[in-house]
Amino acid sequence: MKSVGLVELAKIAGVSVSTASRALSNHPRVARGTRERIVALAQEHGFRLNQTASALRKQRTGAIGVVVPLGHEVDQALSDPFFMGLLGGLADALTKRGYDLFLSRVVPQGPRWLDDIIASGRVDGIILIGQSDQLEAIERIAGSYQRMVVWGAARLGSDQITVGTDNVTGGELAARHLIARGCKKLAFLGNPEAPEFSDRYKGFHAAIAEAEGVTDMVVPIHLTMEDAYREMTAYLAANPAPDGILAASDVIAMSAMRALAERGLRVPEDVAVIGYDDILLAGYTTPALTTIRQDVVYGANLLVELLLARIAGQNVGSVAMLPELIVRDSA
Amino acid sequence: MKSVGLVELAKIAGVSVSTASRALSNHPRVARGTRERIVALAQEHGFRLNQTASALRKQRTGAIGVVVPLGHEVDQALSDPFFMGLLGGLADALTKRGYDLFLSRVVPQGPRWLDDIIASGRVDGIILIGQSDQLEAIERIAGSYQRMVVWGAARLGSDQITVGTDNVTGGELAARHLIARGCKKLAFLGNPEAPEFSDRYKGFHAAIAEAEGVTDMVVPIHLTMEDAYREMTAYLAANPAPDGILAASDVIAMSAMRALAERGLRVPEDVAVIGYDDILLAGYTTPALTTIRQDVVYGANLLVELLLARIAGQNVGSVAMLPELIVRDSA
DNA sequence: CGCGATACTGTCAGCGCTGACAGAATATCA
DNA sequence: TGATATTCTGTCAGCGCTGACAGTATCGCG
Repeated sequence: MKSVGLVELAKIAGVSVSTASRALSNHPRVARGTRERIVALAQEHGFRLNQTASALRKQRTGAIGVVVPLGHEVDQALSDPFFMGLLGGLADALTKRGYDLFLSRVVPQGPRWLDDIIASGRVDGIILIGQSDQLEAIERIAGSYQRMVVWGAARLGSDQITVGTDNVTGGELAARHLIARGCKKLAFLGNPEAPEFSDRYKGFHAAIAEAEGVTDMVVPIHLTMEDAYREMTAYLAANPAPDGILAASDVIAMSAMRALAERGLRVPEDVAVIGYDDILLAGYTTPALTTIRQDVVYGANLLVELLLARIAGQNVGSVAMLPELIVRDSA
Repeated sequence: MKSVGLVELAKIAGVSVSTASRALSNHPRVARGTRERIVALAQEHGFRLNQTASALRKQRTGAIGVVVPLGHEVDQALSDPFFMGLLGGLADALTKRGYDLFLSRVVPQGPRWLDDIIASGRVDGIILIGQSDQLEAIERIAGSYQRMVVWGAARLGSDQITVGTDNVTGGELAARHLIARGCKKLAFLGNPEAPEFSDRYKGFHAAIAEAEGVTDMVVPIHLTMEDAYREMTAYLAANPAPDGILAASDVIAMSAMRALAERGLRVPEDVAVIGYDDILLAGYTTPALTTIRQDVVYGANLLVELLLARIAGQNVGSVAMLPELIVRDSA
């Protein structure tokens, strides 16, 4: 596996190292015949450029860091299907544009966790997935570091460039749908301290406030399957059940449906349930989950596009995609 | 964000660059006072080592490549919950040991896709997730490249170091359980060309062959939710339904259950269904999925441990973990 | 006081590659 | 034919860091 280096390749071809380098990087000032000969030799001898050396020299690594901060949901991590969908999209979008993907899950400790990643010189830019509880830390960096984009909630006056859905509208959509079904006693399941969830609840609550005789409440619930199931079960044991639910994520919705079923409550007859995300599995639950869709593939492409634009020095703005209500059987 | 370099740090501290370097890497031959002073200054000025330069010099990158070859299941990709679980475990295990994670999904084109990753000099070692249809390509590399481990099926006489469950036993477990329930007409859902699936079917079939009056067949089905659902629906429309199913993955099992439900077949009364993997969602389907468990977290740790041992030059062997039948409601 | 041992610190080459610059070879034209 | 433009190729410095080696200061001890 001793791969042939540029020096040896040049020696084989009988040219100087830099001619070889130029030939391989399609520099225009190299004779066509020479280039073709060198490229052929490179192929033949299994030559491969040492990316590390190239990166050092060019001050450009060709890799993008995808960073997942795990603030209040340490366990949620990568197992969350929504993250996974996004990650898959990012992997594709980056590969398509010739970038490598550096994956980092970080439990933020101290205020400098982001600086560390940036200054390591390993990546040309950063895509943050989710803001977790690190809004200020992120904001501080965003002020001075251009090469970063964030999936999450947009904030007025923020320096962060974010891509995400319009969470307020998403919450509204869900509320209107539940109200239209005749639900009177609604609940929002999720931790409203996370920026995105807080927006979802805001829209949810606002729409409900306008309706007659409809009440709503918040049940703080964690994001993992197990936690959500346990917490929902406990909640149902101690409180009367609502008749309509917006869960902050599809995973929560699925766990809630299980807890409801075990308590003998029928979905959607007794309790209508709406999820959020439209993960792949959403259509495969029983009953199939009605949910607010976020287009992760499109979002991933957008994140990459905006990041590369920023790296190229262009000015770009945040994007809020429109969420869409996908009506299935659960509400 | 102009991070302080080693040169400037040394200047600030009034020492030579290499003393600074030594101080920061805990080299023993540096006076304690000096070290502490330099470390404090580094902290204060937000110094961060340039990993690229360090990697070039040390010929060691501190990064491990996690490579997902997408041979016959181009779309399966990262959205598959099983992969995701494994990836999460790998991210944790690598981080814990101070390595970064380089994620690569590759559609193998030509025989050299693996060489490219290795020779780029970007990673110190490779963890391959799944063998896809690339057994020979992998084997060719494995012969000469030590720093690689593979999640997948073990093969006798192979140079690959693999971690995986004993798929033959897994298939057997499922078959015995279905036979014990009284199923007579069994089906294996999945593409038996993938090495792991082929082993699962082998065990499944072997156990059935020993039983009286029980038949089995293979229904080739793809790995994604949508494909599996579509193919299963088509199959049921054209053929009589089996009364017991082993799906090659939980995702296939879930899609199959949906297809069965839509045809009016009850699970497990009419058709007993067993999945494979025990993904997080398996307990949350309706009915809850009976499945063969693979412990991905343990597997991820094992992969990392073996890889690091190989990098350190030790000789290690492949590991087959014992699968476990998790009985829930679907069979 | 002188000598070697001990304990640090500095000097220097170079990891493999790139690109500005200069130099060589060839073509173009009066 | 010589002068100039054009096209290609080589030379060289250096990206930021590390570690072998050499050098200096301090100490112990006869």
